[in-house]
Amino acid sequence: MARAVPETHGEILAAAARRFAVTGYKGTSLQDIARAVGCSKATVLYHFANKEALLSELMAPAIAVLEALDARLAGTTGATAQEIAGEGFVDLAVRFRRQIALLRGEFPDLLQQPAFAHVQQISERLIAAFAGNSDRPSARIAALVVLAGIAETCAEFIDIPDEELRPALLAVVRRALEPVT
Amino acid sequence: MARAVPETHGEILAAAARRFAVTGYKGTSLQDIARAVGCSKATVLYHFANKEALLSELMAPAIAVLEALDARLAGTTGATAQEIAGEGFVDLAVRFRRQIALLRGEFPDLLQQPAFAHVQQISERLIAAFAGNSDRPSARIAALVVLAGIAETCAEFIDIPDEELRPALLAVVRRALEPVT
DNA sequence: TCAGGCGCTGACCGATCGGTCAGGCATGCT
DNA sequence: AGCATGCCTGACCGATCGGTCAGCGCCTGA
Repeated sequence: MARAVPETHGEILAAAARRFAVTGYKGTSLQDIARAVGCSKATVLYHFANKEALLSELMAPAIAVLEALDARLAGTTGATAQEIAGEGFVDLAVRFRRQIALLRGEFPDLLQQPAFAHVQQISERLIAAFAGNSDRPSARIAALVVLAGIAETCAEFIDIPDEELRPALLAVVRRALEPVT
Repeated sequence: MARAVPETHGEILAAAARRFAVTGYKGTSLQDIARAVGCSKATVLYHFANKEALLSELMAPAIAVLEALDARLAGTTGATAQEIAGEGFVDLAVRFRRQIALLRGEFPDLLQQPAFAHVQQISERLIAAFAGNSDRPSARIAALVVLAGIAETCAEFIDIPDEELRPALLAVVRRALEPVT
């Protein structure tokens, strides 16, 4: 018989997700998380090697989906790339709102960590896709406005239902992006 | 004759602006700023009562312009409000790119500080204006995407010339906002 | 000439951070 | 019964944070 094992690991993960989404990664201490779970800080570090490992495990599913989107983007150009990137990213951002929220303002720093090794390049390819692979500065500017705007909006509207948020975001994307010439 | 006074105060302010824009407010220590200036941390605190005072003095001009925009917004509705908010905010964001950059991800926290007492309400009125004073969720979502997207984009493109950034942003705004019905 | 103040500094403070470690307690296997 | 192992903890560590303070050298007005 398996020992009636406590679910502390999962509880810590869940509490960390909630706290990170509100106060950010740097802004949340291991003490905060331990308090939310009702255990000691040492227990948190018993279940996770360090704070970074906690973050990695939390972000893994979102990053997997992001990589899948990147794969679907390969070889596309122009309006097709814009459409795939738009639908794909809106979908991802809505589904992983909490994970996006915890990145707020810490994106550049967190990209340095090994767990996010490829994310930097992927986000650059995403911007290029939003720009319809155009080199025009105005297209790239529009792409960044859309990308960053979606992310921030998803992090902000953390409680409204998916089926309300998603179509509204998609409508904005389709209006905002520069048409490919 | 006035004593040949050192310009340390201004140098600290300038260095702080540069450091804050790169590593954020919380992410920049007084030690960092002192090192950039070439003085001691105690000197920084001799010229400024505390870290918050440094931030306040840095943000004051931007907040003044924001308040002026808010005043111009009073009494406007629909497409007029959208146009004034769009032009006004793009202009502000481009001019005060460094100040916007230092707010990245710390906006909610920093709003608590006394120096930003009114900014919360002003930004809510700005969003309402971007939405053309419509209550429809999709209009408010589009408004937030535009507002946050502009801010983030300005913080990101810190080096390209104003005359390239401004028209591109204005074009995105005009495309992206939901037309008033 | 000299007292006073301005600009500045090193040393120090308490708090908090992420992380380590030896050990306690309960459980299951032999 | 006795040992081993898994889960958990309090105490502790060095680093860094924002901030304080006594005092130093130098310039200036009287």
